[in-house]
Amino acid sequence: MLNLLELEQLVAFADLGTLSKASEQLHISQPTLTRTMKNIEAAFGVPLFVRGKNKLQLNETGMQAVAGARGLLASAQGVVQQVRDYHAKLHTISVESCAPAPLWPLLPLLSSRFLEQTVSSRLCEQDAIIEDVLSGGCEIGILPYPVADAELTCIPIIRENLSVGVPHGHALAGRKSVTFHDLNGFNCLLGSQIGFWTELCYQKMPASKFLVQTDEFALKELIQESTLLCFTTNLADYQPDIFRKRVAIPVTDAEANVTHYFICQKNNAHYLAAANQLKEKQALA
Amino acid sequence: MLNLLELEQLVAFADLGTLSKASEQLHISQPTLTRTMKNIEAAFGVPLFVRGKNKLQLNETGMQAVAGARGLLASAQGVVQQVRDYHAKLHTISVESCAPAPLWPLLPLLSSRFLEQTVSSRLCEQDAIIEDVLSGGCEIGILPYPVADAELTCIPIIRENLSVGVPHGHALAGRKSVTFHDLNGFNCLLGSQIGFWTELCYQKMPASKFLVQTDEFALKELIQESTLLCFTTNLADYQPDIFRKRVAIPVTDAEANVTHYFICQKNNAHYLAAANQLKEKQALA
DNA sequence: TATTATTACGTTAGGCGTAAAGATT
DNA sequence: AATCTTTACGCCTAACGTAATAATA
Repeated sequence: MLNLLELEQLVAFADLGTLSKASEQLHISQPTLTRTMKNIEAAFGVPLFVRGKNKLQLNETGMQAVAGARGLLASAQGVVQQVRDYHAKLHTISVESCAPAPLWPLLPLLSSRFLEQTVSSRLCEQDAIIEDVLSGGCEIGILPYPVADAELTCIPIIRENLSVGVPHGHALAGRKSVTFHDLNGFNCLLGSQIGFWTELCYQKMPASKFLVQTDEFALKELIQESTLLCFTTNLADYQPDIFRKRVAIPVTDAEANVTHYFICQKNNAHYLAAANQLKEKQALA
Repeated sequence: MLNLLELEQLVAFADLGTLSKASEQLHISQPTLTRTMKNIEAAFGVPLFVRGKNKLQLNETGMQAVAGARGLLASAQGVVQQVRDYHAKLHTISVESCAPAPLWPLLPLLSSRFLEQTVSSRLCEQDAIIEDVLSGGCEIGILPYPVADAELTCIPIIRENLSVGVPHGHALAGRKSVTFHDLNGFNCLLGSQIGFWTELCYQKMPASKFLVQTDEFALKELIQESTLLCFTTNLADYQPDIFRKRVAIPVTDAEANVTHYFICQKNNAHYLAAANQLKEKQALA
């Protein structure tokens, strides 16, 4: 019977041209390779080499065998990867969210409730989230609006209210509340990982420029050093160092005050416990 | 690394449900299987089983692994078969002929000229022959007419003249020659392996019935015992036992006297030597 | 002379089976 | 009691490397 380890040696020989080169690449002795090649020939049952006195070469059939061996080795590797991925998928709860804030309280709850599972999360477009939850691409989705679908369970879990961070000397600094209309035209700092808020800002403040900062540390620096507007939410931990020089003013537009909804497939209802726990803590109906 | 022999054991376990049943099917001991399963788990790097005290079961990941293993084993077998087929193809000269007679002198010539090759032959439809020679499905074709194709070499090799075998008492027994028109209406015996002659008979003698005999021995019996017409050609070895009670009368129609042509791909021209040898022996221009 | 494949040979690691233990039905 | 998995243990094969051979460029 064919042996993948031996086929690997055959491929190495085919790649390097001589047994000796293959032997040093594979860290085995030349006689071992001589034997292996005979074994492989025996396994295939047909001659694969033309043997000179001190030259070993693949014949035409041998090249076919090498091609087959390459495919087989690739398949084997693929199967291993596939099984590992399957195992990983079985043991991870994948969460896709429209925004980062709901994840902050949710992920710890999931981790503590499903100790044997790994929790992974990423930000996604809203349509993609629904699609992935339905297709099984992820287990849990977080959306800023409810979804009605026969396949899905959907419950509200948390409210998020947007505020704008205004430097003390700023024209808007004295306001008790603002609207996007008020903010439109002022330039803003944005984090790159803020989900659907990005698009909302571009939409609601078409006259503003946005400086999108990928690095979190650099963003904090800019917030402290610049006078550009920045945003925060009720769900963010209070950060005295950042807001020493700023005041947070609520944004009153409906779009800036959302209820996040938890969705999962109905047959994954066991995840709901964590969602309900969060919902009750937030006292949401 | 994965090991096909071990994977086979995994599949056997999956099929039979217990290690002990698998062990007796595979003619190995149970402890060996226990070890093998651990090896496989180690190779995949993820747990594949749920282990009860005296129960071993595949978990969900394990079933994936089994599916992968089945595929891999099938692929491996496929690769071996493919390589063997390739080797066989390299070492066989495949001849497709429109009729059996030209093969009788040709095949021995090919065999003696290409000692390391096996010669295989079969009867085919004329269109299929050209197609197969062009596509490489066979190396050599024999046709009752010449073919002009840029890819093909084509030379005449042998003439075949049809005669009809008539019982001595038969109405046609005294004739020096006959035409299909004369024969039409008389019922005939035919061998099943006579290539294009079959169709020609049906076409030229629409009023006749044909008794097609597969078994060669039975055909000879019928020729001796019945008074049905039968056919022979100049290329057949003289068979005194068969024609003791019959007389062979030439069929003069053009279609009954053909020149067979040898075709092969131009880059397979080495086969031509055998064809030329035959052609010269037959003194064909 | 340097490189390469192959053969011969001795050693050893590891693979297999037997036997036994532990557990379940 | 019968069946099954797992562990322990000892034998023995067969796989590997070293060394030697032969042949080539």
